[in-house]
Amino acid sequence: MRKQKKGCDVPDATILRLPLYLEKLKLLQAIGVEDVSSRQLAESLDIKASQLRHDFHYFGGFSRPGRPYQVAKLVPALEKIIGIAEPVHSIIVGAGHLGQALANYQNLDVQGFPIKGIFDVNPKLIGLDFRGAVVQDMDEMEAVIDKEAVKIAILTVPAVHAQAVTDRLVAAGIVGIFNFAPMDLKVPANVAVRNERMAVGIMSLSFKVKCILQNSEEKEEAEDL
Amino acid sequence: MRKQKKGCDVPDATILRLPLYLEKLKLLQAIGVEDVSSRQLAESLDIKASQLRHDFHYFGGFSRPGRPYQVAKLVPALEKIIGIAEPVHSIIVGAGHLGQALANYQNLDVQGFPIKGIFDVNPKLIGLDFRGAVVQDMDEMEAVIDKEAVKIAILTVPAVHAQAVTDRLVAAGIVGIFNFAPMDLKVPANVAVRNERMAVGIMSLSFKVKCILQNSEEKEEAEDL
DNA sequence: TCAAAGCTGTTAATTTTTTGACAGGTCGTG
DNA sequence: CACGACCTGTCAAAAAATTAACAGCTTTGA
Ligand SMILES: NC(=O)c1ccc[n+]([C@@H]2O[C@H](COP(=O)([O-])OP(=O)(O)OC[C@H]3O[C@@H](n4cnc5c(N)ncnc54)[C@H](O)[C@@H]3O)[C@@H](O)[C@H]2O)c1
Ligand SMILES: NC(=O)c1ccc[n+]([C@@H]2O[C@H](COP(=O)([O-])OP(=O)(O)OC[C@H]3O[C@@H](n4cnc5c(N)ncnc54)[C@H](O)[C@@H]3O)[C@@H](O)[C@H]2O)c1
Repeated sequence: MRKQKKGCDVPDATILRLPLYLEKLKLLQAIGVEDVSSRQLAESLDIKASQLRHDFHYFGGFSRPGRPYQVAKLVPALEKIIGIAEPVHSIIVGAGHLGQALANYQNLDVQGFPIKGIFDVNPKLIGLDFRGAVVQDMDEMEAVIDKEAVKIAILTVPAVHAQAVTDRLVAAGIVGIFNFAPMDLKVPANVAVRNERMAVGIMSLSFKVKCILQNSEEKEEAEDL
Repeated sequence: MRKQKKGCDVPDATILRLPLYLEKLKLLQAIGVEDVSSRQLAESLDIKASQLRHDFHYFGGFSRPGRPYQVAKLVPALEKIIGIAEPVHSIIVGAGHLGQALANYQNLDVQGFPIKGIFDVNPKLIGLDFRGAVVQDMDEMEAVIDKEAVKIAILTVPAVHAQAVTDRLVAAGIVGIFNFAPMDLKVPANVAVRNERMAVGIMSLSFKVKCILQNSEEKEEAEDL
């Protein structure tokens, strides 16, 4: 037996590019483009064509030899690879500011992650309706996960409660956690976690801003000579 | 003259780890820890100590020879490197669901990014107060950027308007854009952009979820023999 | 006072990722 | 039909990132 199922032993860097390919391809599809070459697609994403082909090479033949990719074939192929050929049932845990914003974000649905429930401990929030999904008490969570075969939980509770909620999610059979709380979650090996750390994003931006400002100061000094 | 100011020619991968180091160090500081070795710090972040030292090596001596790092020295050093030694004045453009969530997110302030203004075109939103910052009309934006020396804009407008708003921000002297709209912004070379793409995050999670599910199916089959 | 145990900064080795190169296939056109 | 312009899949080369190794310092305890 292989250690990893086919198509799962892929570098992270490649996995992070797949959604970008898919997004761009859907855009092309929407405006009626039928064929696209690796060079065209790569250039529109500001990467090298050889990298795109290399990425696709992990998953095998997308095109007839000598011919460009067919958008209509590539889109479902990528969706299958990413795991969104079928909708991936999801829930939001924590109906605070961020949880509500996400509940209103219809792109999640469109992109294959329908929200099957929103949960919170705050009684004042229970019953609120966000685009069809009603906030429910945490007591209902396990039942909904089970009944709706929920695979992914979007975690938007305060950091102090994140681990406790995670333990419940894992026990209930959740397979993936999209974690917005600024802390590391402990989970067993058969559960995937993706941390979305805003602090990392804005601080890496800040680093670049600092460098830009330093450089422009330097340039001004040079001009003052 | 050097092509890049000291401490700016650093790999992206390293830059993305700096905020994690800082966060962990602040935590240690809060509980009174004075010294920390590269191994302790690295292990708590699930990376190799040699990588941490290698990262720090881009910026030069943080410790007296033979002695562990001093938390009280390292925290301000990292803040300076990241560019948040002084507060980095910021604004939010787009006071919709996500913009409001961010306006309420006090961590931004705490971490060195005070919100000096929130802007929107929707008259119904103007005047709303979020933790002291009031939503203003877009007409006021340039004046506030100028008056408050705003460096970073957090962009939470619909994708179709993102480029137009960006052009205004750039013209007004913004140096960094934290972009939540799912599209690529065109900016001159002396403006930094950081895209926060939720789709990339949740889809890369989905990929891993798919692999976990496939593996567990496979295992079940093996057990059924 | 000396050895052992820790520690960092630095460089070298290793691994991973990106990029380049090209064999072979397709297509449209003259 | 032959040619040039494209195309992909594949593998090799180059570049970049991670990891290991170690010199040289500090402290502790016998
Ligand atoms: N607001 C943002 O823009 C933002 C951005 C990045 C990260 N975050 C992180 O996301 C999380 C939520 O942020 P927020 O601004 O929405 O906070 P919030 O306080 O507005 O919302 C948190 C919600 O979680 C609920 N909650 C608390 N304990 C719970 C539990 N045990 N089970 C279920 N629900 C529980 C609360 O009732 C509340 O409604 C925090 O960890 C925060 O650090 C927020
Ligand atoms: N809601 C989410 O959870 C979420 C998550 C990730 C990314 N995003 C992205 O963030 C952006 C905002 O999402 P949202 O859910 O807050 O949408 P929203 O519609 O709730 O808010 C958008 C706001 O932008 C304002 N606006 C429109 N045009 C403007 C302009 N030219 N100048 C200034 N303001 C303008 C609107 O009045 C509105 O208040 C979108 O691009 C969305 O794709 C949202």
